[in-house]
Amino acid sequence: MPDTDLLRERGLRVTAPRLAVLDALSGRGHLDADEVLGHVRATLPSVSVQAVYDVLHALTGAGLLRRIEPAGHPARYERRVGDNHHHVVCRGCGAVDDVDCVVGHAPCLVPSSTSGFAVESAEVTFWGLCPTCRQAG
Amino acid sequence: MPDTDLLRERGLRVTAPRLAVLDALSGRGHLDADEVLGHVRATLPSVSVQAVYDVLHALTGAGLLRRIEPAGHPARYERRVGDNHHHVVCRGCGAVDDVDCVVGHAPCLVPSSTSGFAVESAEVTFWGLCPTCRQAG
DNA sequence: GCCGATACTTGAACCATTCCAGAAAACATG
DNA sequence: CATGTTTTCTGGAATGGTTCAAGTATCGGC
Repeated sequence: MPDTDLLRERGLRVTAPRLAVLDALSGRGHLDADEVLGHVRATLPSVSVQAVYDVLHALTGAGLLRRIEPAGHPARYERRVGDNHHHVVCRGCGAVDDVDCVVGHAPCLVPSSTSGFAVESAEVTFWGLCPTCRQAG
Repeated sequence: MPDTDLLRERGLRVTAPRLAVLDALSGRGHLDADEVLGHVRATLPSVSVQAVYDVLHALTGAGLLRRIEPAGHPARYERRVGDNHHHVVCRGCGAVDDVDCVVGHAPCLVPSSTSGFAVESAEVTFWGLCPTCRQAG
């Protein structure tokens, strides 16, 4: 479905900055706000920092983007939504990649005792070193 | 083991602020830097904000504290280390509680495909509502 | 094409955290 | 216990990612 229709479907107005943000994240996944801004400005040089934050917020709220916040790194955004996949984060450079599914020990995904919390979701983040940082030592 | 010995064992100097931070986190778990500062100043009123951050860093680096960084909330610290347990975070107030890990050692989960990353640990965070926030609606 | 609601621009503020330089304290040594 | 070296603490300023506020431009139903 074209991005234009995706936006309308969620009751969001179609604007150039929104289309540009969606385009910036297409196929490139896991960009932070600053990187998104860079891509957007390649075609729309006058877009403001806040516009990008507003758009990222709106699209995330509408379920068109997913926000990832790895500890110690700025938030990143991706278009892959709705499938609850997981992520590997490089503890060197903060690079993020997708992990389709998790193997083994299901009990770890169902909390044993919830201390009265009403648990809604489980988030799994793997930490390690990306190929580049591994070589750099 | 007394905190004094714990510090020396890791080659860390024994100072009043460090003992106070360890004491503040004893049995109270999951405090953020500001809360730690509050407890520390109850006995050492002149301790600076930066001293608390320095101490939290030093103790975390030495493996005496574990740092938790729930997305969208300031970092929290706890004394329970070395057992790879997980956490439930309240998406209302940010309160954190422990969730025991069935496996016990890291990583308790393994990604299906690692995209060339050398994975070292898996972090599981459960999101939900704490009893208080649940009542508040 | 007009009008009201929504989105964008500019500019300033925010907060957790870090950086810096200098003063103070810890502890190995004599 | 006096000394010197090294680490840690104080105080103040700065940082960076993100958000708030007020006004202007744009979208899209009528």
